[in-house]
Parts: sequence; structure tokens; C-alpha cells
Amino acid sequence: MSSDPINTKSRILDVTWNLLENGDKTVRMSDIAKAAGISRQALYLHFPNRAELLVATTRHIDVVKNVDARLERSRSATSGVERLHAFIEGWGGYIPQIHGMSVALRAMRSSDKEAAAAWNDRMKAVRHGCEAAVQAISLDGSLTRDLTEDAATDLLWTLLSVENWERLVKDCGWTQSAYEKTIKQTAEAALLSQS
Amino acid sequence: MSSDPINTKSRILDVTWNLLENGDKTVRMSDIAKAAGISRQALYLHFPNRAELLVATTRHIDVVKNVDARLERSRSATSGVERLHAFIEGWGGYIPQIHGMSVALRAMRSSDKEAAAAWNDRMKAVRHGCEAAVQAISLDGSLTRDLTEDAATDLLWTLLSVENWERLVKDCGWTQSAYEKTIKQTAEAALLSQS
DNA sequence: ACCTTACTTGACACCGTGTAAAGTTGACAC
DNA sequence: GTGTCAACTTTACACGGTGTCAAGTAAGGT
Repeated sequence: MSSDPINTKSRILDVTWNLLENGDKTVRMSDIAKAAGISRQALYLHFPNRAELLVATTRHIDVVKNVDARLERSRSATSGVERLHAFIEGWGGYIPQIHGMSVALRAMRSSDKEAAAAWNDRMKAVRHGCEAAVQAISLDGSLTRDLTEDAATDLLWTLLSVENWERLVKDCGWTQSAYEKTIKQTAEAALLSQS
Repeated sequence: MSSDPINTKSRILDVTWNLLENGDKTVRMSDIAKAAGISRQALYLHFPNRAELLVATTRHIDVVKNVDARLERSRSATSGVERLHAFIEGWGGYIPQIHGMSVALRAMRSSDKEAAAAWNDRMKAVRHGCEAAVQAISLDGSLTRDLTEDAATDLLWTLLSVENWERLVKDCGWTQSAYEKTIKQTAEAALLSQS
């Protein structure tokens, strides 16, 4: 049965994504293989190792969920604050979709250099978005005098971390909208000057 | 050479602590044994498994560094804001001392139930401190109307997470005092009413 | 002399990842 | 209808790290 390699590959990605987001336990290579209906070894015919499979899955999710378009919206905002809001909605609303992925990738960071690099790349992109929002606020003249643009970017970036989302939504049981609302308020309170 | 078991046990704890805080790599049981000058198997004569060794090490650090006294200071604060400041200094200043420990314990969370429980316990204690600070602020009548006491506690707790410290100090290169100062400002901006 | 305690050495099982090699099966070409 | 290629299968094994087991040794107390 020489099945279509493209179908198999994307089936693996779908199944990996699904297991990561809906599975309760640690996802092993054998779990993914079983769910995809192939042998564990066949997995290695498509992906050289677990790290690259996970990284490929993130890229796959990005395409399916269209992150770019999602984050693009914040660029068209006119004021700095609007841009901040749009970015928080864009990224903050994306987190739940990649949370399982994020847990798996972060768990590999200590052992696997490649996984660490992939995760850092991703976070760098988010930081970039934070930087743009902070610059827009600064351009409006409404950035607090307590923080440099760099420090403000670091702070916003930290506020918007997946770990913070995890704590508030998963551990504390907040709803997604409560999370977004409060993070917006907190970011505004921390970054904007009191005028 | 039947050496003193108490000395050996506390030597193991010291050595584990030291490796966790100063070592760059993942600390294995064999690393700890070697550093303590005993065989890997002898480790298991003192601690049943890695998780319990790590947990025992945290307790050991707590005793040596006297966390209780450190956090006690915030209780004697008169105003809510003072209490908030004292707590942020107390806990925030403690994080660097247990950071290595925290990384190791968190890395085990997914595989080891016991490690997860130990870490959660620890974080519960911190949350308790946050709750007390929020209540003191609320009693002063200066808690923002945007947040319930519970939500404010969750938010402060999140703000004071080890992960956030890690990001700002380790990843972004902030100094400890910059961290404490900005977290104080952010916490105040987020929790206090604008009067 | 004997027992106990704190250790040592060496071997091994388990789990999950990753590698290697030989065999099977379907599709398509000529 | 024979051959070849690609996608897969099965079986087996190496490796690293944790944890277990059993037998041996060396110092101290009685």
C-alpha cells in the first residue's frame, strides 16, 4: 500500500497537533504513530526526530490558523493603544490554540538544543510585536516616563508570556475574555503615562 | 568507613543545591553522587528517588536561607502598599536563590507526580502571601474596582511567578533591583485605584 | 569475636528515543 | 506480466538515565 506521502505527512501533523492539544499525558512518538495509523518507525521516514516533528507541527498550525493575518491586524491600528489592544487580542487569542504544543516544546528545551531554538524564535517574533506596540505608544507620547522603550517591551513581552496565560486561564480558571481584558488593563496601567 | 549519616545526608543536600544553582547542565543522580563523594547507589540509601531528593533540598534551602523570617517581615507592615512592597522584596529576592532548584523541579513536573505536588505546594504558599497583601490593600480601601480580591490575588501571583523573574532577569538581563522596582510599579498600577 | 551501620561494586530491568536492516505491498512503466 | 520504485512493515538493538537487587567490605561499638 504505497499511500500518498503528502497525505501521510499532513495526517501526522494533524494527529500530533490533536494529541498535544487534547491529550492529557506526555505525547510519545509511539502515541503519534498509533494515532496516525502507521508504525513508529515510519514516523522517522517523515521526520528525523521528535524535535523537528514538533517544530513542523507548529509551522503547520501557523498555516492552518493563519497567525500572520491574525497579527497583521495590529499593524493597521492607528493609535498606540489601539495597536496594543489589537496585539493582545491577536497573540493572546492565539495562545490557547498552541498551548499543548508550547508545553511539549518547552519540556524539550533542556535536553534538545533544536527545540530550544525553535521556541526562542517563536518568542522573539512575539517580542517583535511587543516592540512595535511600545514604539507606537511612544510615538503617541503616551509611554510612561518610568520605562525606556526596551524595558517597556520586555515588560509587555513578559506579561504576554504563555506561562502567564497558563497560570491565569488553566490554573486560576479565568475565562479567555477575562484574561484578555485584565491583561489589557494591566498593560495599559504599566505602560501608559497617567494623563 | 562508616561515616556519619547525618553529615552525609546534609552534604548531599548542600551539593545538590550547589549543582542546581551553579551547574549549567541538567543535574543527574550520578553528578550529585560524584560531587558528594559517594556512589550513585548510596544516594538511594538516603533518598528514595530524585523527586524526593529535590524536595528535601528545597526544604533544606528554606531552613538555611530562612524563608519564613524573610516573608514574615511583610506581615508587620502597616499599610497595604507597604505590605505589598515588603512581600515583593521578600519573595522576589528569594527567587534567585532557588531558581536552579525551581528549574529542576518544574522540569520533572510532567513525568513525576510528586515533584508536581511539591512545586504546587510551594506556589500555593506564595499565593497565600499575595492574598494577604491584596486583603491588606482592600482593607485600606485602595484596591481597584476593576478586580475582585480573588482576581487581584491571581494577578499578583502571576506577576510574581518564577517564570516572569526568569524572563526579565535571565533572558532580558535586568538587574535584580530593576526587576523588583518595576514589578512593584506594575503591581501598584494594576492593583491600586487611581486616587 | 561478633554485629551493626554506612557504604561499595557490579549487574540488570525499564522506558523512551533514535538507528539499522531485511521484507512486503501497491502503483505505474514498458 | 515482469521489473522497479516508493511507502511502508517487522524485528532488533544501542544509548542514556532512573531505579532495584544482591553480595561484599570496612570501621566502631560491645
